[in-house]
Amino acid sequence: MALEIPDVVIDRLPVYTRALSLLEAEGRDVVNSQELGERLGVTPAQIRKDLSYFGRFGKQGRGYNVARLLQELRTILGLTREWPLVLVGIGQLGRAIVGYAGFMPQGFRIIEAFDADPNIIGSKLDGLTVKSIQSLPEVLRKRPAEMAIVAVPGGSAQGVIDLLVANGVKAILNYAPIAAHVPSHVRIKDIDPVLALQSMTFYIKGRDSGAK
Amino acid sequence: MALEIPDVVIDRLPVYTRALSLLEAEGRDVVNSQELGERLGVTPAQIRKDLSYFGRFGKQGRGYNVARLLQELRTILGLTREWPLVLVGIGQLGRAIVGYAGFMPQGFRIIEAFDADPNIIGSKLDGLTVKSIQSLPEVLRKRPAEMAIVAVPGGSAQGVIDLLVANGVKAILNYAPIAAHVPSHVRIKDIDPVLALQSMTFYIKGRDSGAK
DNA sequence: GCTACATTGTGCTCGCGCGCGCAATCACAG
DNA sequence: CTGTGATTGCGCGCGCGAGCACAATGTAGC
Repeated sequence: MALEIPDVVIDRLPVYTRALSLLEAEGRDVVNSQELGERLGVTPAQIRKDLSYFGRFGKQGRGYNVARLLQELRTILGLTREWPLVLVGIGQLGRAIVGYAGFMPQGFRIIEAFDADPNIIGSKLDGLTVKSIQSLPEVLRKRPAEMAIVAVPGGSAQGVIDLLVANGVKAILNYAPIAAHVPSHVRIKDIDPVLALQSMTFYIKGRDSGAK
Repeated sequence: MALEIPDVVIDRLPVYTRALSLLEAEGRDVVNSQELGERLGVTPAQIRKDLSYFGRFGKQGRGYNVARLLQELRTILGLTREWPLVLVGIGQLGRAIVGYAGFMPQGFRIIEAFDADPNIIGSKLDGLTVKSIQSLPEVLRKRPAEMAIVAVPGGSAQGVIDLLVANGVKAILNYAPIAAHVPSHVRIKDIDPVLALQSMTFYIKGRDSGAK
């Protein structure tokens, strides 16, 4: 039972959660792996296999109870509590992140915002006062957070990440365009729209660049 | 030669490109797979294998010429030209995307912005005039774009994506929190910070909920 | 309560991507 | 021009994740 669960499986669980929330909002009581798979573009077998890592949540002949499965997945992922976040980097991107309405409903609340620019420190946005990055250790000591969002320029990102890790942060959502190094007990996920665009061009570019 | 190249390989090439740009900016002439791998957190063998899909770019005993390899990768990915983009959805997120300074240096230029809200249509930002989503087919006919960014609410995202596909868009960067359906000739990449956060909580949550 | 049916849970196979290990190859020294 | 050392390019094996196929099991109808 204490089976090793592949990371890819964990990555899919939030996707299932999102789809189930939608189904619940539509008033659906049950759903089978077939329909869920069609909605998400994965095979039914994949969904059943993934869920079987954690238990038996379905009923043969009927499918899965939407509310029940949703609750189970939230428990597995640790989404039954609220997660405080700190945000570092209050440039244009950082401000958009603070204002993003999608975090709160899912239990992610930004409780502190930091920046290095004296012109930005002290300013208020959305009820938060931007604090100096210098004060981060002290602030985190008083009000710990295990998760952080990094939205600073590439050049200062590794330093910021080291600082966060040194102060107890265990999971980082990194918007900076670097491949950051973190200790193995720290989770990091990168979001870089440029990389996403640059890989798609490969598939849609015509055969103009002849050299082959 | 017309070997089947795995998608994961293509996804890594932009990462290599980014690292090589940095090395070039540092004034480095050559780099070996060992050092490149350490910087990026991948094995040297992986890098050499990935590159070998496309040719022989290194010199035994020395490594890779930074400028040469960078140029080769850009050619492979189709990054030697400029890519016009259209953006749909000019909410807070959309405005942040328009203002993001990271696209232009990489050759991605947002040439049109669309929204459905009459209060937003007609407003200007960063030299762009927001146009009605209704006018999208006509605008794209005059000024085609193969790539698009979708930053609309989840409820209207699939409709917007269908519209884009119907008007010639071949690659979509999707910020909406849905699993969109597209024809097989269309590439789509999703960016959803909430999903990223929700998968990381699994690893850092304490053993309060029994599952293991 | 019994039968027919639908759908799950899972053992198993297959394919693929990752990385090892080495021969091939290049730079450079003398 | 030959020898030495370093690094690439790549054949090969291994491990793992994806999906098939079927037995197990619950539902619904009568």
